[in-house]
Amino acid sequence: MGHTGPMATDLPLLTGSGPQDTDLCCAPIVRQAMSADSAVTLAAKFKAIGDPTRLRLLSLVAAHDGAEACVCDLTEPVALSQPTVSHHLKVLVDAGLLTRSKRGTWSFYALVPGALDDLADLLRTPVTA
Amino acid sequence: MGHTGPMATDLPLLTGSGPQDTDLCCAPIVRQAMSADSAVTLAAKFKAIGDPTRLRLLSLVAAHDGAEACVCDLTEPVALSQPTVSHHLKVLVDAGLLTRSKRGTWSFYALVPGALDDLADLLRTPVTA
DNA sequence: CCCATGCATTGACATCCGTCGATGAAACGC
DNA sequence: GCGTTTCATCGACGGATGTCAATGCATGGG
Repeated sequence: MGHTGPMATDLPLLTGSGPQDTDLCCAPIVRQAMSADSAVTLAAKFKAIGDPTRLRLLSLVAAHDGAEACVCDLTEPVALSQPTVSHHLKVLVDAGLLTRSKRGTWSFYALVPGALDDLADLLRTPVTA
Repeated sequence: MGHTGPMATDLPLLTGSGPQDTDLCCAPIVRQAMSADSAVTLAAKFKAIGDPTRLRLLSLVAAHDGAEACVCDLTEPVALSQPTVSHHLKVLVDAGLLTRSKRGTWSFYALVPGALDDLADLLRTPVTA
């Protein structure tokens, strides 16, 4: 390994795709180098909330009455067209952050319980670090 | 307000840019509808970690010896070119998640203390919700 | 029955983003 | 001084992304 770095530590850096069971429940990012697979999975969720509109939609849905809202309640606050809002909501649903329940003519979106908290746990630095 | 939605709740949804002091310290997303400004600021940080490579770099830096790493330590694990790694590291620095300290020929990157925890706090659902 | 409402989907377009090779600058060893 | 190493920056390219107007599909009311 022609690597003349300052400190050749030779840690097991998991460059490949190790079997490592890093699901979405208990693998703090800063604790150990994460595998490429779990990085893709996790990044997809962060990318979903990495857009101002989607972050706002998430907040609007959570703060709405009954912790749910239909598309018609959201287009005006974010000042975007209905197709655009529907698109963003679909991204959030696909990311596992929102649920969609159709009642009558309306589609109601609500937070997936614990989804954001799971992400928060992964970001948090372990106290023993 | 020609809005015949199912439940006209008329919450103060903050569509404009209210003065609201939603800094990066104490404003849970799901507690109250966030302003457009804070959404942009916050989304920028989440977008920074919304990429598999950057998420991995963050983890690699944190898990490295001394909680810091130079570019030469990171190119091999992520299997990307040096310019690409430098680019991603710059994005993370600009997002306020990494620090760069140049010592000799090497640039050492380290986690900004508490930066990830601050993001985690914003994602967490208040217990009283 | 027909029309109005709410919403998802499609297609299109401009922009952004991740990636690389090439280049240049700073620092170190000889 | 000169070559080597480390790294940032630049320019370019293909693919992804956010946005909209137009369309289609349900659902519900008259």
